[in-house]
This record gives sequence, structure tokens and C-alpha cells, in this order.
Amino acid sequence: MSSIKEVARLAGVSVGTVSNVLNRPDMVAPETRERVQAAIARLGYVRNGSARQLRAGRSRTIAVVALDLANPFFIDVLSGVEAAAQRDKLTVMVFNSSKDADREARLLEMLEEQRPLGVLITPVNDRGQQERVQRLSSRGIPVVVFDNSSRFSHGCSVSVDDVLGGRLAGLHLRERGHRHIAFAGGPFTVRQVEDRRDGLAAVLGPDDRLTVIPLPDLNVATGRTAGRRIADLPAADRPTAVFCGNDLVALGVLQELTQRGLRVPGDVAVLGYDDIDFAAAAAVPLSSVRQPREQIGHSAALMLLEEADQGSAHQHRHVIFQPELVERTSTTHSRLPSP
Amino acid sequence: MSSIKEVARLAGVSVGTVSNVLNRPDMVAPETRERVQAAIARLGYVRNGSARQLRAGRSRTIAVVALDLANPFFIDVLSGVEAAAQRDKLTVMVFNSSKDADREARLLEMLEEQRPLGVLITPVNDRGQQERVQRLSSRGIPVVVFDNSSRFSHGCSVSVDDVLGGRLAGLHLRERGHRHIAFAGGPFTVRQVEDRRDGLAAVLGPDDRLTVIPLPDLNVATGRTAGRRIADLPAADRPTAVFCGNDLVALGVLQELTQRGLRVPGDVAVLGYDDIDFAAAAAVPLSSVRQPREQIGHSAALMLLEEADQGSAHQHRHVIFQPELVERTSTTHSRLPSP
DNA sequence: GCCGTGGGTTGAATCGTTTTATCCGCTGGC
DNA sequence: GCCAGCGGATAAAACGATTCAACCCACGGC
Repeated sequence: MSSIKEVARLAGVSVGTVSNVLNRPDMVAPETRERVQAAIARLGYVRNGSARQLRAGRSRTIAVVALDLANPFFIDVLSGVEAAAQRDKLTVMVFNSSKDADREARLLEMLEEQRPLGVLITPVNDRGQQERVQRLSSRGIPVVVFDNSSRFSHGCSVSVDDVLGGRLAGLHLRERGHRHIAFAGGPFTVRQVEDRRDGLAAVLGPDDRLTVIPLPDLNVATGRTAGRRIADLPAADRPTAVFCGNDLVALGVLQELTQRGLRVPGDVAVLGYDDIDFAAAAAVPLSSVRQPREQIGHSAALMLLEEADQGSAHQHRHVIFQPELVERTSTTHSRLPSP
Repeated sequence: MSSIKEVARLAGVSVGTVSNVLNRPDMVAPETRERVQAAIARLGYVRNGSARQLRAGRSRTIAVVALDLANPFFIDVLSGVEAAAQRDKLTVMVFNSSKDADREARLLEMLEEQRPLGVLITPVNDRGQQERVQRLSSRGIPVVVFDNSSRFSHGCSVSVDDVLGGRLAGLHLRERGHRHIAFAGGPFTVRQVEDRRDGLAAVLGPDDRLTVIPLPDLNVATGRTAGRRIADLPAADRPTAVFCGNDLVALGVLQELTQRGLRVPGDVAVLGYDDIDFAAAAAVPLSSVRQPREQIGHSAALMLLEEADQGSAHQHRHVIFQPELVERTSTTHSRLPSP
């Protein structure tokens, strides 16, 4: 309710001095400073962020537009971002696009008006948002794209080599003797999904068989339908291993398979992607291709800050992390004696 | 880069007219309107949110301060909030206090400066933040506290009857014949945790035994230590059922118990709280006390909007939802023949 | 006695909107 | 022929901070 003016009046100084007390307290005589601080306390004054930002031109918050907060993967990325932001005492605000291109568009529009210090985003799809993202960065708001292997040319990007991830998955499964492997995931317009499948396909031998089970989305529910599809196949046609687009799908597949009497990994091995914490806690602890989650967020945020500091002198960079395979029970033959 | 002024100049009108085109397009002659719109498009003009809000005094975003985004429970609450916000085309921004009182304090401070339309929060603890929250609402920013059974007197609140939840848990387990039950959770300074334990304790018979395993926090890791603690007890002293502070703990307990050769529910039954989606997908599908997650968020948001509309005429309300028990495998005796 | 210096303070300009009172030119009614 | 009314546009006053040039005063040096 009370503005800087009333503080000034109550303390018997000019608004400029109050502002100085707030922003460079050492520039003002101790005695006046205390008088001003007393006035501030007395009125319960707190400064108006909008006015501040209007004048200053820059905000102290960085925005994260997450593709799907329901996926723990993003939460972990987020904590990497928060760690990096803490260094400069910036606040992180999170928006959820929920994989909805329209929502994402609205959010970006709103961010364009709000002008945060920078934006971290995993775009819903490569094509559509390019221009909108580009507009942001042409407005002086740095944008870093993360978890997206598309070469994002108008800004920095942090991604993980998903083709390699697919290859690791394929090699691991072949090593375990699997010759008929399914890939459950989609949509293939999402580059990551496409890459993972392609990586898998690339390491299969000429006589190996690959069954693709396309899914409209990557979550537990679609995973279940994939599991059902697999369970319903005649045993001869059934793949002996399923590589899933991410861990949520794997969890769904796992649940449905065991529920229908198939044993994991005995009858069908299941391999996930991301290595979220819940993967290890699953019915059968899930093998998974791990992405360095916090690190993705952390380095993306650092690149953002760097760009925000450097301004126009900045050179965009593209960081690519390597995934690694984490082996758990769901792809090793059970050590328990079979009945 | 370009402001409303340049648009006005390019279109050959005054800034007031441009503002009208933006905010009440029907108040301006079609011909001028088009000219202005052309100018806007040509310059790539987008309005400055800070200036806008400075003048308007009110923002169009509501802030959610979540206690722990890593708990899927909050994500579900969040989607309820988003659903409600969509109606008025408000944006929802999320902040993560991570159960850290200092962080929460900083966030609230920042929100006080930023003046969102309203704030939804699950405070880290009842005591400390009362005043800060109160300051917000005394500044005209409505605050709704959710998922917290403390009677929050300075604003609306939405909560779930946790004592009842504890009772339901206790009744269910007793019905299954359990007479020695453990409660794994903490810290007990958190009202919800305390209530759940008390509810459980209230329905135990005089000869029943309750073992409390206090935990510093509710997550998978602490759940594991609880599981280990239980597994290490001599069989005679071991509770036959564990009621967990939330599903994350239950997941940890479950994992550790099975890993150490104890069978769930054969040797020890496990009961969770919240009924997050991962509960159903666990090693042994988890019985759990369900809270109406989306609904909590939805009704909290509606109350917030109501208060924001009504202004000072508003009467605070307290909504309390009822939990219900969802029975799955982890508390029913296995149908599989025991070996 | 004058001048330079420098810490401390002030006043005014500025950021980009929204909003309100005012104005302009016309038409229609009396 | 005058005035009310009206659609449409404008100019100027907010909103609440930051910043910068100017100023004031006391002090020391010469």
C-alpha cells in the first residue's frame, strides 16, 4: 500500500535517498540510513517489483517451461537449474506446457511480455516454436533449449545423445541374447523418441527382428496398452525384450506384463530410459538408460546466465551429454530358481 | 525493443488509441484499428508486462508455492489448479520451496514484491510463516493454504482430514488381523504426519501394539531406512504391517523389505498415503489412503479467484475433504500359493 | 580568502503503459 | 440557429521505482 514516497516523507529525505538505502546502503550516511530503515519498518514498506523492473529493464527470475512436470525426469532437471540459479540469487519459476503446443505458445507469448532474465525450455516440437523462441532471443531474452537433440540454431542447447542411448540399449539386449526386440514409444515426431529407436535399429544384426509399437505419448497409461499388445501376441511372435521410450512407459509395460502372467525378465525383458528414481523402486527393478538429469539442468542454466551476462558478444554453444546404461533386474535373467 | 510510442507514430495516432486497440478493440473505428494492427505487426511490438502491471496494479498470474515438486502428489494438485485457472485465462507459475523454510521465506518475500493475483501455498511449517503469509493477504494478495489441516485463520484453506485418513488405515489393517502395526513417517512437527499417526493410534485396541519409526523426511530414501529398520528386527518383535507417512516412504519400505527377503504382504503388509499413480505400479501394487488430489488444487484455486474478485467483502472459508482407502495387493494376503 | 575535493543529498527525467477528462466534428431535434 | 449527444480520437496525468547531473556544505591546502 505504501510507496517509496511515503517512506521518504516519513524519514524526511528524498525518494532518491530511500532508493539508495535500498540498493547501495553504503552510499548513504549511517544516521540517515537508520532513519530510513526505521521508516521502512514502520510502514511495512516493500518495493513494487513491477516499477522496479520497468525502470531497470531486466528481471531477476529465470523461467523454465517444462514439457511435462508429471515426468520426474523434469523435476530432476529442475533441481539442477535451481542449484545454478542460487549462485546469483535468482528465482526460478516453472511453467508446465503439458506437451500442449497451444499452451506452450501462450506461455511464450506471456513470457515475451514479462521479460524474464532468460528462458529454459524443452519445446513441444521442433518445428512450430522455432520462430517464437527466436523472437524471444531476438528481444534480448536468452533462450536455452534442453533435452532436445535438434540443433537449435538460434540459441544454446543442452542435449543428450539419444542415438547413442538407443545403441547402448540395443547392444545390452543383444548381449543378453535377445534377437527379437520391441520398441515401445512415440510419437516419432519427437526427435528424442525417433533417435532412440534409430539407435536401437542401428545395432541390430541382419537376422534380428524389430517390432515397433507406436504410442501416442510416453506415460504409464500408454505403456500399459503397449504391455497388453505384447502380452496378446502369440508366444512365437512375441519379442523377448522391450525397449521403452522412457521409464514411465516401461513401468506401464512392466505392470501389464506381470499382471498377465508373463515374467520379467524371464519371458520378456524390459528396458527403460531416463533412469528416474521410481525405476529402481519398480516391481522388478528396472534397467534403464540414464541421462545426467541434474547436470542437464545445471549446465543449461549456467549457459543461460553466461549469455545473459555477455549480451551480444555471446557465442551460442551446444552441449551434448552421453547417456549410460544402468543394469538392474529387469534385463538380467532372474537369479531366483524358476519354479 | 519498440514501445507503444513508436507504434503510435507509425500508425499516425496517439498512444491512447493504440492502447485502446490492444485492450478494447471495439471502441476504435475499424479503419484506424487496422492501421494500428498493421503497425504492431510491422514492428513486432509486444507490450511490456511490467509497465502494464505497474499501471493496472494487478497481475494475471497466480503463484503456487509447492512444498516438494518431487512428490507426484503436488503435480496432481497443480493440474487441478491449472484447470481452474484456465477458465479466466490466468497463468499459473510454480515455485518449489523444497521443504526449506528459508527458501520459502525468500519466495514469499519475492512474491510480496511481485504482487501476483493470488498465492496458493503449502507452508513448510505452521508456525513460522503465519505472519509472512498474513502480510501478503493484508496487502490485498489473497492466499489459500492447501493440504494443511491447520486452521489457517488469515485466509481460506483446503485440506484433507488426515486424522480420518489415519483411522481408515488403522481400521483396514486391524480388519486384516494385524495387531502390531508400525507407523513410518516424520517429522511430527508437520501436522499432516502427526494427524495420520494419531488417527491410526486412535483405533488401535488396548492390547494392540504400535511401533513408531520416526523419519526426518518423507521420501523414498528415508522409506528405505525404515524398511531396513523393520527387516532387522527379530521376527517376534516385527510389526506385521507398516502404515507409511506417504507413498514415497511406502515405496522405499516395500523395496527394502522385498530386497531383504521379506514378503509383502505375506510377512509384512505395507500401506501408503496419497495414492499417487506410481503406487499402483509398484513392485507389489500398493494399498493407499487416497486424497482427492486434483480436486484439492481445483477448489483451492476457485476459492482464490473468488477472493480476488470479491475483495474485502470476502469471507474466508475452510474446505475439508475426506480421504478414502484404496485396497491393492500390498495389504491383502497373497493369492499366490506360498512356496 | 579562494579553490578544489568529496561525501551526502536532492530533483527531475525516465521507463511504457492505462485511464480520464477533454476536444472535435457532425447529426438531429426543437 | 442553437444545443444535446455521440462516436472517435487525443493529451496529460498517473503508477512507483531508478539514476544522474547538479548542488550543498565543510574542510584543508595554498
